[in-house]
Amino acid sequence: MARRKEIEGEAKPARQPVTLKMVAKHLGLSPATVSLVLNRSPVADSIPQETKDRVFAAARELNYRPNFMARSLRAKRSFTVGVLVPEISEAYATGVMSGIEDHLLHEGYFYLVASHRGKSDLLAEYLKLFEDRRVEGVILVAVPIDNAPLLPTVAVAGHRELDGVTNVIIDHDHAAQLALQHLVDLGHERIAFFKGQPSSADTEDRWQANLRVAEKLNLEVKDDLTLQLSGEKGADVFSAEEGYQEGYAFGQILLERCEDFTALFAFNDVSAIGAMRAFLDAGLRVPEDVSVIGFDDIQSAAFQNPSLTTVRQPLRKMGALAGEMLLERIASKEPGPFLSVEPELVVRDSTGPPPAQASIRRRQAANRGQGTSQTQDSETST
Amino acid sequence: MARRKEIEGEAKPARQPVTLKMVAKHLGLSPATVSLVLNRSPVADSIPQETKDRVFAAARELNYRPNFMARSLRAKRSFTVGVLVPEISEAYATGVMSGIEDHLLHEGYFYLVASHRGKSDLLAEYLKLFEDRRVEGVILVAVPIDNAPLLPTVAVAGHRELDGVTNVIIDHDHAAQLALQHLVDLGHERIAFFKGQPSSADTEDRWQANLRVAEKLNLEVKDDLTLQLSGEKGADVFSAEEGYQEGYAFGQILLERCEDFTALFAFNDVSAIGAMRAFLDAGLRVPEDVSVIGFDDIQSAAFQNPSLTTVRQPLRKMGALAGEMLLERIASKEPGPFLSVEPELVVRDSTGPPPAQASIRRRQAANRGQGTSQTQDSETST
DNA sequence: GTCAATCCGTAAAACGTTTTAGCCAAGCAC
DNA sequence: GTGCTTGGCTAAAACGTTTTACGGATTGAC
Repeated sequence: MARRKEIEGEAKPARQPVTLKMVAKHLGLSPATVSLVLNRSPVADSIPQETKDRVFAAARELNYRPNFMARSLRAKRSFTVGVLVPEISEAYATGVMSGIEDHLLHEGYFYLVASHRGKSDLLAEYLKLFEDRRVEGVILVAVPIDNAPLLPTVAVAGHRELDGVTNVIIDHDHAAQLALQHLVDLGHERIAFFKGQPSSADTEDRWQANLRVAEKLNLEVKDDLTLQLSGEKGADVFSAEEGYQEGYAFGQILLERCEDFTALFAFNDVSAIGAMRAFLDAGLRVPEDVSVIGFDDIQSAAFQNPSLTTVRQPLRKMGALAGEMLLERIASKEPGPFLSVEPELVVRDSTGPPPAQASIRRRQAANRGQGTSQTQDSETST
Repeated sequence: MARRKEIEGEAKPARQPVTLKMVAKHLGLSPATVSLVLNRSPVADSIPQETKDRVFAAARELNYRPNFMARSLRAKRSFTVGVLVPEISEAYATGVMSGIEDHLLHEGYFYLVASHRGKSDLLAEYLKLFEDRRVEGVILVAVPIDNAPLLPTVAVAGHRELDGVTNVIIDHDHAAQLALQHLVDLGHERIAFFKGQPSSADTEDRWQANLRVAEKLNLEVKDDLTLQLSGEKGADVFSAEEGYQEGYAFGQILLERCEDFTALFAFNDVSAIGAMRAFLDAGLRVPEDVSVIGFDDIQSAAFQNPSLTTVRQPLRKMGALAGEMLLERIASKEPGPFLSVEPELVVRDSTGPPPAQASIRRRQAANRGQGTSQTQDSETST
């Protein structure tokens, strides 16, 4: 029986991690010395190089790996941060996380993730759990929050200004400039807009930027050509499909209004794609009859036919920056309350010069091969 | 000066977490007792309810939260698992992670994530870092690995069978059955296939399943109608755009070969979308002239025109299952080496009955409005 | 009055580090 | 020979838990 047990005991490699104490005993030194040497503490300066070499050699030879928990307990550092997102399977969040990872892992940190899925009680609970786990800071990605947590915090696309939290945001003015200048350069003058959902963090900033830039470019922003996405059904749950549907519906509405716009600047790619489809279905050509420009550069933007011109958000860079700012905060250098990042215009096939003919109806009819001009142009200017 | 310092010291709320010892002192009890009561240890059975109540009350009142690191150190449990993925911004990985999160957080676990980005040295390093952090297990999502780690491991879409790792995979036979039966029900008989990249974990299994089911349904799988994706350029980096391009090119190749296939079953959605675009560009209608069916159900599948019929992988469920299996392994119940999960057919607008006319060329010509039939049908059976 | 059992707890070790304070020996000045 | 410095290291506390083994009252049996 005893023998059998021994054999079993030997069967498994007896995963017994080697501790600092074991290394010390093996060397005939004290744990203190080994620790000081291994950590390159200035206190170890007086220790002769030869001894140090022995320590390093032994550590390597025995494959010593410090116990993370013991170290954390003693040093009160977890080298861990918490990342809170609305839903981890959403592309926006993961694009940012990709950047967060870039910076943090490189600096010896790991991160915990949690998705609050739109429930504010979950949000609060996860923040508490993060604290319990002694994370050194948190990054909020598109998470609305009322008051800053006690921990060092960085928000990406957060909508409120909070004391002690750094916000990483996209340069909305630049984005608007890129998109509208592109359209103006092509010759467009009458441009329709989709404004974002009220629930979205970026909506208001981006819209104000659009207005500022439009004014600068002498573009008129007409109420009739401005539609605000609702995102009613999902409220907090980001449903791409829903955005697409609403874009489609809004595309149809724009056509019904009989305004002779020649381009659309949508709030995001999904609504742009939806609207583009509505235009195509209505017999218009993109970009010959109407140009469409989106925002975000989601993966499917490139798969569209025509492929979608859009303003790309450098999500990964935003994440990397968020990581960097958070580590600064943890080191208690206080970075500023804002940090903005530059968007990039991705010109594809959904934008082109405006059509020669003025009226949408006429273009539509022309493409149908029906010469019938309904001449309803009188309704245009409301 | 001293005064100023005091004031500053008081300015911050002096975040001093309350410890077990403090609770004990406050109660006039020993830390041991408090610990036993709070952890509902059977040893505390003999302690009168009244005392227990006092303990609970005090813990709540002082807002006692156990120090995670101390607890971990002592109990040698981290309640943390590691998740390794190729790239966190890829939809496949995050779909699965969403499910992992569902299960793990619910059980009091958190997870660390790392993306190896196709570098095998990073992969090995991250696994080591996970071990250093004392994760209790790891989940590999679409990560190729040669030999099982020492830790409890579950692989999602891993391609090798390894001792001691549970594999969560999709039921490829069922998937093939769903897709091919759908096409057969519609009346298709000549079906083209895209086979996956050699580097992909699922390629071989899925292909064998296709062959099995095709035979069962009396479908001929013709070499001329079978193309294998290469994914050459990116090798390990999953680039969706590249898959799309290759799908487009393969679509054109299929047309050039002059086989009169009536449907295409692609390996994944991106290649399906690319091929579909090639067909449309070549003057064919989808699904009237040729039906296309994808695999995965990526977000943009629904945004296509026509929207894409596809076999959906229940990524979230796969993740949840992986989490569940991992916890079982950690509790050293050994679950089986395989666990399969059912796919779902999502019928959209890219599939329909086959056309009456046999020849692709004829259909193409007909749609162009040119009656010219080139009659090159003689090359069909090779 | 003694012995055992029961009740209600506590002491103390242990987990594996890090770090402060200090010890001992050797060298040097005087 | 005394005192001071320096070099090379170590003892021990501390981090905040968990858990095993035990200890002092009280009770009951006899």
